[in-house]
Amino acid sequence: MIDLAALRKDPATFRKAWGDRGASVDVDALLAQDTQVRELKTRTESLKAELNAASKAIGPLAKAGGAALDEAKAKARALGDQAKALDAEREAAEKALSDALLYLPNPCLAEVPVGKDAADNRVAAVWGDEPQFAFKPKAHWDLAPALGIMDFERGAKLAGSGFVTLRGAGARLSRALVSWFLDCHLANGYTEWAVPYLVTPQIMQGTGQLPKFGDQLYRCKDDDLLLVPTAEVPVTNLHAGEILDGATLPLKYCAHTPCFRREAGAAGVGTRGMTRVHQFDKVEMVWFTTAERSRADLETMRGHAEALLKGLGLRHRVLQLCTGDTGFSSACTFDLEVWSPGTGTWLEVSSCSSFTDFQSRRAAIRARGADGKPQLIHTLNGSGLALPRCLIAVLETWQQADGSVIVPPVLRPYLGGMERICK
RNA sequence: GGAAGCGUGGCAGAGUGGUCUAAUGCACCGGUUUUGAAAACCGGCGUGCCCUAACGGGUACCGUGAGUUCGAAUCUCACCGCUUCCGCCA
Repeated sequence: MIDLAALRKDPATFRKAWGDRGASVDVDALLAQDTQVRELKTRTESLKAELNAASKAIGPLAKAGGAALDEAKAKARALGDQAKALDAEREAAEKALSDALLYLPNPCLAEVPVGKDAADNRVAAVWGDEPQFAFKPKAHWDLAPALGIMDFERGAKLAGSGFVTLRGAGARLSRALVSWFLDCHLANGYTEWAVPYLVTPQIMQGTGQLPKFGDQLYRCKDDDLLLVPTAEVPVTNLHAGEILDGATLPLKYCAHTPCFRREAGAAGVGTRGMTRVHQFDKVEMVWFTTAERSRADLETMRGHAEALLKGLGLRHRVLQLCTGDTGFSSACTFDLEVWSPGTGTWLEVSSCSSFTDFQSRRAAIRARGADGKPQLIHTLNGSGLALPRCLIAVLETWQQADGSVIVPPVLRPYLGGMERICK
């Protein structure tokens, strides 16, 4: 959520920022709504002040009774009715305004390149040369089933298309990646959390998934709970409604969770094999930091994600997303894309973003600074990393002519020393 | 799933219809005293929003929501959470 007071003060900046994002926002209507709400608030509150004074005056009269008491009560009742009516009006206006605010995206940082869509994203860095093979490298959807470590048909049998099963060394390799990722984060000072995979609608609103993107979420209707699309949701909301001790910032958390996404409308686009599925595992990094250091912290966090790809020996690149491609809640995003030799494409395995105070305002996450006053903090998060596409890249990059796959050295301790996955 | 009890400020804990902007204690901050510290004493000490150039004023919040009343932490109802017991169960 944006800062309404800031919008009031400098509407031009917001107008431009939303325009750059391709969002059409009627700023004048918002400002008019805001003025109306504040006016109603002032009137309602002064009426309530009158009512409170009138009620207070009844106390001493109550014992005596008589006409004076009845008269005072009647007067207070009339005031009360008036206040109630006005308050209802105020509440409706306030709700309309706050509902509108929930649909407005976070303005991007000034440094974010202006652009329309993914085609305008800027390649910030490329790591590693394109791996060379003495044979034609296979795509994972051929390679992995042949090794008996991935089974698409059985996944579809259980839950429909978009669900995959891993078998034997495939399942174990996936678990190894998760463990190694988490251990790397712990070494970097992160605190690991295990969190619920189902959350309430209010929690989804805190990080920005609701109300606008509900069609992408799986919902348990009987219980009014939703399956998390990313650990960002439960982990960021761990501190919802809290006032943290500023001296403890930045807090660096990580968590491994499955992620559930309906991918409504994405059918057919890059969905072959395991590249886009409804359920996948991911390790997520989440930071709670200050406005002063959030931008620098984003670099640090992105470095942590990149180090994982380097450790696995996977060619990858870093994209700075343009305004038009930056996610709703984010002010600045870097995507990490890993090279898939089997398909000759880049696959997104991480998205590292600064949400500035957009999420903390929605979720009411504050910290007490040196001056003792509570202030909204900044939240960051980044994948570190998403499993399926890492698995794809590992298999395709480390595949051998005979169809076997060399296990990257860093993962071997997690696989009982296994050096090669064979049929 | 059933029953009972309980949800008050950072913590502990009073308050059961009117001066509650919530007693008291602890913690915390400032000051006095002290060579320094402790102790003692004095003062301060929640959050959001609205009005104001500012000083300041107002309003809301005692798990959440609704209700009764001129007036609710206090009464009523629903919901949520915690604790204990029972049932079921990885």
